[in-house]
Amino acid sequence: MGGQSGIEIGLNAAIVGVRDGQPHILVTREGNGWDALPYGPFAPLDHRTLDIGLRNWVREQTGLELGYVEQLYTFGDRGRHAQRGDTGPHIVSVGYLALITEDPAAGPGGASFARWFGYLPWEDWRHGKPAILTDEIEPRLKRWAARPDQDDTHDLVLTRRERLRICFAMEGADWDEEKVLERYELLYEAGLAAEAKRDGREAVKFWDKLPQLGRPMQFDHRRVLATAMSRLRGKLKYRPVIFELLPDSFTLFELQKIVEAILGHHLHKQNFRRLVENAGLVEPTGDVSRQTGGRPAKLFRFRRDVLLERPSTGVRMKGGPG
Amino acid sequence: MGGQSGIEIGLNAAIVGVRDGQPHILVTREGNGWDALPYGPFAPLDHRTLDIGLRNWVREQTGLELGYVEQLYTFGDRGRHAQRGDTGPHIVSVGYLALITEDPAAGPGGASFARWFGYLPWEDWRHGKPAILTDEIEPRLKRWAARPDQDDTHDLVLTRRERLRICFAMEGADWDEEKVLERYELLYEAGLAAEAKRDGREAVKFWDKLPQLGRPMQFDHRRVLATAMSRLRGKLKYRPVIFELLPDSFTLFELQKIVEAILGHHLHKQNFRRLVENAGLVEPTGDVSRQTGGRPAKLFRFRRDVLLERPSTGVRMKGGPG
DNA sequence: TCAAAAGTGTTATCCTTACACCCATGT
DNA sequence: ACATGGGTGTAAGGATAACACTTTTGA
Repeated sequence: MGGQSGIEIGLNAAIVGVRDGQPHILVTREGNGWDALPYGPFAPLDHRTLDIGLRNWVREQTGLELGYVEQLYTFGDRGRHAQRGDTGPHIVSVGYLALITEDPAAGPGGASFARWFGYLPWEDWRHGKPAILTDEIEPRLKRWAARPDQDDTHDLVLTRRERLRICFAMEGADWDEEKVLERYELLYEAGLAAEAKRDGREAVKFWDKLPQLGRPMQFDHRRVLATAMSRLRGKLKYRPVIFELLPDSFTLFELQKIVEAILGHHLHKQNFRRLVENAGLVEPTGDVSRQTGGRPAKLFRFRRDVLLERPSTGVRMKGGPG
Repeated sequence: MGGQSGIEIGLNAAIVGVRDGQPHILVTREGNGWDALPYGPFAPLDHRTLDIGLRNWVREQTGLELGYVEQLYTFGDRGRHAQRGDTGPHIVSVGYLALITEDPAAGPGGASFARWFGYLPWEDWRHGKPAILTDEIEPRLKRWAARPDQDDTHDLVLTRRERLRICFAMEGADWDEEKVLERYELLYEAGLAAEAKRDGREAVKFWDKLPQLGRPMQFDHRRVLATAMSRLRGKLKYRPVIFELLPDSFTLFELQKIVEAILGHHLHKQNFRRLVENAGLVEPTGDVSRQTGGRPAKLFRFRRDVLLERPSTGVRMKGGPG
C-alpha cells in the first residue's frame, strides 16, 4: 500500500442566518473573486475534538459564538480542493452546518452575509419554477444525457436519463426539495458548474460558452453548502431546528416565511399554523407585533420543553398554494 | 494557533450482514481479546476518494467487494483512539456503514462474523425489556444522575436526569430505538462502558466493580458500531436499504424477521405485509418456499424500480404485538 | 375603503393501527 | 389434530390537505 503523506484536515462551516426574512450564509470574498466559506485547519494539539476546533476557529475569525452546530460530511476527493499549482498537502474537508440567530459583526477576515440562493438559484421555487432551470440547465442536461457515460466513474445502477428524472424532475417526475446535493453534484459531473472547469474536468470540453449557473465558490465549498441545504431541508421536518434561526419571539407568519425560504417553496398558510400549534412547538408570549402590515399578530416563542417530549418533532409539511 | 502535526485518517467499516436471520458484523479479534472493526488508513496517493479507499482496503483484507456503502461520521476525539502508550499520530476516524448479502469468506486477517447485539445488548427488545437494563444499567445510571455534573464538558442544555429520561426511557418516557449512539455515549460518559476505563476517564473511579455491559471494542469502534445501528434503524423507514441485506428472493416473513432484528423489536405481521406490498417495494417471483414450517410462502424480490419512483420509500412501521 | 395579514371552521381523504378470521402445509 | 406461519377483509381513529370565510389593523 502506498505512502501516507501530507494530510491536512480542513474544517468548513456553512453558517446560516436570516436577514430580511431571507437565509444568508457567511462568506469571505477571496482575491480571485470567488467566495469561500469560513475555513480553518484542524489542529489536534489545540482542540480536543473536531467540533471544538470548528467553534474555536470561528470565534477567533469572526467573534461569533456558535450555538447549533452539526457535522455534515467528510469529503476526500483529490482534485476538488485544488487551486492552480496544487503542490500542497492532500486536504480532506469536513463540512459543518451552523445556525445563528443574529447578524454577525463583520470579522477581521472581511466575512459578510450573502443570500444562499445566489449560489444555488435553481433551488428557489417560491416564485414558480426558476427560469434558469427551463432556459439554461434543462436543455444542456438533456444534451448531456444523450451522450454515453462511459467516461465517468459512477456506480452505474442508474443511467444518466434516470438520474435526470430523479434529481431534476424531468419527464414529469416530482421535484424533491431535499436532493440539493445530488443536483449540484450532477451539474458538476456534467461540467455545468464553474468549479468543474477550474478543476480541469474532461466533460467541460463539451460545452462552448456557459452562462454562470449560480455563483461558484472556492475549493469544494459549494458542495458543502449544497450538503448543508439538503440536511437542513430534511431535518426541518422531524426536528425543531428552525428555531435556531429565529429570535426569541416571532409571529407565525415570520416563522412560515423562513421555513418557506429554507424549503424553497410556499406552504399552505392555515394548515401550517395549525400544525405548528398542534405539535406544541410554540407558545404565545402574550405580546403582539404591529409591524405586520395588517392586523397585529400574536408573538410566539419556541417551547423548549418539546426537546424532552416526543422523539420527533418538526415542521413537516407538504407544498401548498402561495 | 498551534502546530499541525501527525494527523492520520482511519477508515473503519461496520460491515453488516445476516446469518441465521440475525444481524452480524465483521470483526477482527485482536491480541488483547478486544474485537475491532475492519480498519485501514486512508492513503490519498492511492485512493481518489475516501469511499474508494475504504472499498479497496476491504477488498484487499477480506476479498469482499462491498456494494452499499455509506459514510457515517468523522470522529476526532483525542483520547478515544488511544491504546497504552499513545505516542503515535493523532487519528481522526471516519466511520462507514456497509451492507452485504452473503457471508464473507474469512479473510487473511482472520475476520469473522459476530452478532451485533453482543456489543450493544440493551438494544434488543425483541424478547421484552432486556434484563441487563433493569438489573445493571438503570440502577447505576440513577446513581450517576444523582451526582452533580460539573466535571464533564457537555453542553448543559439538559440535566443528567433529563438525558436519562430521553435516552433510556426513564420516568415513563418511550424507548426511542434510534438513539443508539446517544445511549452508548451516555454510558461511556458515565464510565459504564469498558472503553472509558481503558481511556482513563475520571468518572470510572466512582464505580467499584462493573459487570461487562456489552462486549467492548478496540479504539472507538463501538461508537462507530452504535452510529451504524442508529443510522440503519432510521434509514430503514424512508429508504429501501433493507434489501441490501437480503438475497435475491425471500419470503415476507424473512423480510419481517430481519427488519425486526435491525429495529430490535417486534412488528405487527398483517400490517407489515400490507405496507410492504402497498408501497410497491416487492414483487412476487412466482416461486414458493417450502422451508417455512407452515404453509408454503410466496417468494418475492425487491422491485428496483422504486429507486426511480417516490422520493422516499422504506419500511416505516411502529411497534406491534410479537 | 382597501390591501394585507391574522385568525376560525369544516370536510374529504388517506394512512395507520387494530382486530378477526380463514388457508395450507409438515409432524 | 395441531402447531406454524401464510394470507385476506374490514373498521376505527388520527393526521393531512383543501376549502371557504370572518376579523383587525395601517395606509
